[in-house]
Amino acid sequence: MIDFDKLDKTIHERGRLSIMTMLVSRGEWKFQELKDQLKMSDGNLITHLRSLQKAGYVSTEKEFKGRKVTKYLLTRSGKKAFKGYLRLLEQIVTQGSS
Amino acid sequence: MIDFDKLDKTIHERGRLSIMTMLVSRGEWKFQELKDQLKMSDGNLITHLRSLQKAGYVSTEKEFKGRKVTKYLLTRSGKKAFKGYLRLLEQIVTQGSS
DNA sequence: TTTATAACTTTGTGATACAAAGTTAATCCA
DNA sequence: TGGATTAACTTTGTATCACAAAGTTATAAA
Repeated sequence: MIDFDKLDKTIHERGRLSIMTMLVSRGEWKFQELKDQLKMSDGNLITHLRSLQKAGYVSTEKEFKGRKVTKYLLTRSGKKAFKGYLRLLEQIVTQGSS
Repeated sequence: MIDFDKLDKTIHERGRLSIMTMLVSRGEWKFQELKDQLKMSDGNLITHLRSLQKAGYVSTEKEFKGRKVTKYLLTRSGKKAFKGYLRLLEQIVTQGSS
């Protein structure tokens, strides 16, 4: 039996799941890029990013070349947590396809 | 890019996801069996089951042999929706593992 | 006919997703 | 230099919803 208690709620929520999926597929994303791709309001996006930062999954790099730019990336712990989350998804897929 | 708008919120929530995963792995489950396995309060469990019924994903069969017993099972539409949901999970796993 | 149990319903609370509008600080340009 | 513009926020409000706990109903065993 799959242990659904282990499902990481911080990652599982749709908005944050889409962010994490983007961050794992490419090293860095600018705030504006995430916003464009995910079509979230900036208030909503930054709230989710804050949650992920608070969980220790995401960090930032700031630049001031021309415009102010903030880049977001996964921490080591974020990568690890996401890997664990994916393992649980795999279990669900496997069980659901058998 | 994965289309996260297509992620079925009715299925994605942890409690209902665990229910759907159980129902797809075996035809029928009694209310009590679900409750024991998932360790939910009966109020919470039945609310989730109601949501799934309301979405047309789950149906019931009632018996009155000895005790009153209600069995829950997936509808055709529920199976289809869950399959679609699993396809999206697969995309996430694939993208996250590449 | 009392007791126990299954399957609910009701009620209340706390969390949170999301939008919209406001804020701050930095650059660009007339 | 100062007004406009933009990025990246913060604040506020609302609506939804997960969940627990307690109450309800109907059936059946004792």
